[in-house]
Amino acid sequence: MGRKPHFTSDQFADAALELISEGGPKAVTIAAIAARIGAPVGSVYHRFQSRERILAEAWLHLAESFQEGFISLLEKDDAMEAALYTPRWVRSHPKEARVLLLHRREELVAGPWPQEIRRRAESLEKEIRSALAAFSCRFFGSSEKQLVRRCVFALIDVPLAAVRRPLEEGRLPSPAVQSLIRESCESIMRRKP
Amino acid sequence: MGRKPHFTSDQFADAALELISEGGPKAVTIAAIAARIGAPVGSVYHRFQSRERILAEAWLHLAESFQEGFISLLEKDDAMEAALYTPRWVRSHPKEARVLLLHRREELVAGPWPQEIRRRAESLEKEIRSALAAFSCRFFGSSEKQLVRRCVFALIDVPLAAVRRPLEEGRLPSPAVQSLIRESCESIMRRKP
DNA sequence: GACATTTTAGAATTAACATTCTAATAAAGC
DNA sequence: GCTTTATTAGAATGTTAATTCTAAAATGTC
Repeated sequence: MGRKPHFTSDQFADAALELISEGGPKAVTIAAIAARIGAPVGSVYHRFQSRERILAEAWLHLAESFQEGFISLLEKDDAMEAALYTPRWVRSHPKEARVLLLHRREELVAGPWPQEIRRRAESLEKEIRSALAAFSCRFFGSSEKQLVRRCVFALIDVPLAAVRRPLEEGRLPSPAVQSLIRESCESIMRRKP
Repeated sequence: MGRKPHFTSDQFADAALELISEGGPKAVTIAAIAARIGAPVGSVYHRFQSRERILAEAWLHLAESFQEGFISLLEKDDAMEAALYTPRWVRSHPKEARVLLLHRREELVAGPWPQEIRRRAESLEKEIRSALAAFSCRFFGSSEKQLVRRCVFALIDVPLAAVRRPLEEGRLPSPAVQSLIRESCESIMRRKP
């Protein structure tokens, strides 16, 4: 019952993703999203409550998918594999990587988050926190704050830093980048005080 | 000749800086700048050609001052001191650090840069590039691309990554952060292939 | 075929801001 | 005091983009 859809939610979401990836948050106007798939602006609002909502859902979707893979490596207790997850993910998801890793969450989703979105974001946050604490416990024998910080630095912050420059310049992280990550990770995770 | 100024360029520039630091680029509206020091919007335009211009000059000013210190350490041939420059600068310039290190240049200054600003930016770029090449030459005995990249990673990217998380959360980088930078730098710069 | 419902279409409305404009003020030189 | 000029003041204008609204089209049901 009802007219047959020409445009799906996913089409709009994908368009939004591409627009961010290509031109940053500023490029994501409702008109631009609609134009990209030849839809009228009204149809965007038929699928999404607001621009905020589109961006929030897009961001969350990416964050969830990125984090899932990372945590499953953490659970295998292989620090090096976890550290190398980021450059690999970037190589396999270049478009998505530019969205997730090149922009701060606040620039994408400014205002107060919609109820349900916030819930999912907090759950994500909790999940990564506990996964890291558990990893630290197994790896270092303790989940003391400083040790967890060390894990965050070696397995998340440094890989991110290594990958950011190529992403900015529209390139993919080279093998040399992986090697730098490897060396850093090794030295940072070696210390077991 | 002429009325005595109530508001100086610097006051507006400082106001803009604080607004970015506190609320990101979106918070920097002409009205907000004016309001912060109790000036009328007209006076902002009496001092600056445009919003772009204010932001571009603020950014450039910070970049120049940050880079100057960094390069002078590079010239002393002390890799470790250069790597530790970033957390120290952040501690001594917290407000400025949030502006310079937390936001991408493109988010602050979007459009085409004013002539003279672009010139200064390009000169900055050239300066850091050549300083790094020279350093690599002295340190590694070569300014081969891969080696310069290694310097950039150890002395810039990693320190930046280490400092970003505290900055995001409104804290200053702790001594623990410095220690992580030290360890990474040591291992990355050790290799002399 | 009339009806209810979903969806397309795109025009109209609104809000936030950058920018421009006009007028009023104050200081310095004559 | 008069003129010139820098500056303050803030109202008026214009633009961009989100959001809302109204109408039309298409599809399944009775």
